[in-house]
Amino acid sequence: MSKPMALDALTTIDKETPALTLADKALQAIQTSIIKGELAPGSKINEQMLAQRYGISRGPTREALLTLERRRLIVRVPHVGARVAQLSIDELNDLYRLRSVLEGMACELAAQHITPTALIQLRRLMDSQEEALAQGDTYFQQDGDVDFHYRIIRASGSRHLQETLIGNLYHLLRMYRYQCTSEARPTKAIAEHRCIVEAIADGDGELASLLMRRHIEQGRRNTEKRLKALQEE
Amino acid sequence: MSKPMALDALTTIDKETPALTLADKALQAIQTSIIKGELAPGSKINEQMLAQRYGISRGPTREALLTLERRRLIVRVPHVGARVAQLSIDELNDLYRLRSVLEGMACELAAQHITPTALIQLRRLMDSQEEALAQGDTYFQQDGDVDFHYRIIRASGSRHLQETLIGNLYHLLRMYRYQCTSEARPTKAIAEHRCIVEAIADGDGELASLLMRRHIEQGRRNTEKRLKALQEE
DNA sequence: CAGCCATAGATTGTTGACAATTTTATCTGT
DNA sequence: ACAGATAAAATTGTCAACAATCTATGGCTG
Repeated sequence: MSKPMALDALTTIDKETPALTLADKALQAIQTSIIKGELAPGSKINEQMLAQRYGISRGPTREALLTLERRRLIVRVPHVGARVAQLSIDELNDLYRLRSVLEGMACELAAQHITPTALIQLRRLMDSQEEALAQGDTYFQQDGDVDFHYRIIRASGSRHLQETLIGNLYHLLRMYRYQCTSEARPTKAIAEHRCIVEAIADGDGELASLLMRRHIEQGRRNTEKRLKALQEE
Repeated sequence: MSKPMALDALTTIDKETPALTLADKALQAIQTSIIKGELAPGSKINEQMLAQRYGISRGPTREALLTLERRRLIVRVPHVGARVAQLSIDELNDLYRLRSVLEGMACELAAQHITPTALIQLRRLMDSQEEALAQGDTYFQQDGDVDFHYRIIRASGSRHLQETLIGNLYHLLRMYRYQCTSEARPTKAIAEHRCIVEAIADGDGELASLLMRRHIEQGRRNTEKRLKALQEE
């Protein structure tokens, strides 16, 4: 999942694997382009151009756009067209406020429901991240963090919480994070992750939730600062 | 919005008003059929049949189904097809747990952000509902309740909270509520609504949130009981 | 008779063309 | 030169046919 990958693989469609539908592949490709900013925020999206770019027809392309609309990565207006979502400080704060509440909830549920296996895997992830950090490997930083949060959310055992966070909110979040990326504060962040995991392991949902909300607040400040700098140019 | 309406108007498409797209109208029609149970939970959905039923082609129909999938009213499997979502006690509880947290959050935000105008309208809604209740008019009960919750959520001023609750969660919720409808407990419910509104008016988000979460828990119990009865037949 | 394979039917996925609408460019009059 | 109306171009919405995939039926083999 978070393996190294030729960048082209993310923005190109291979027509070979027929397990997935063309619409799914187009979705992946377009979404990645948007999150990375290759399709600039606010820029217009042309269905035909996109379809041509990926060598498919407009049908699957439209389906992909529909999904991107639900993920708030684009804004569609009937009979007019679609634009890539704009980034704004207000929305960033709104997004993080909701995220904070939901991931806090995820922690409380995870503290009650997590399985021994999931806990072991979570700890193993911590170890490997600390190791990677010690070796100065900053490449997987971003993905590693996302991985951590995903696992906690899944450990909550709540299908709807999962769908809401991972299926809806996180796509837009990743866009903000990718485009307003700082070199982060990996040492601190990973230490905080470790604390949260241990609180969950202790079954102390209240503490885990508190720590998670603070951890996320740190991330918000970081991203907000970057976005402000970006917008003042 | 919550006006009386010929039932047919909900399940039929008029091709006249070209402001909306066919996909939108199909979405409305199919969604209503599902929520009402005219399309039974678990039953298979045939694209061609649906398209024919509404006199449109499969294109817009597919788009509608895509949206219904995101709203969790149907489950789609690539190359296989779509089925109407099944109702289960576990999911009901999961759904309400999330709803409870989110609407609690909405109350806290509303207590801080609500505008005088919105507050006036909210109180007016309470008045009209109490009046309708006094006259024994039980017809708008369900819609009235939904109206109340929508207004609080909108008063929160959080776009993402709004989208998550109204745009995603509430559709499925309405399905549960419609199909597991009890004669409700209108007197109590409306009294509870009134208390929540006053807490918000006082700027006491903490109290409003608490009251709301309890109010929702009552609703959950009610629906759960009905669903259990329904499933034991 | 049970279980597996092959074929036929039905359903979904995809395509390219057409219709409806919006956007852009052009023209006219003041 | 500018504002508004008109026509042309571009873009989205819709359709019907075709291709790919799944499901069901029937026959075959053990």
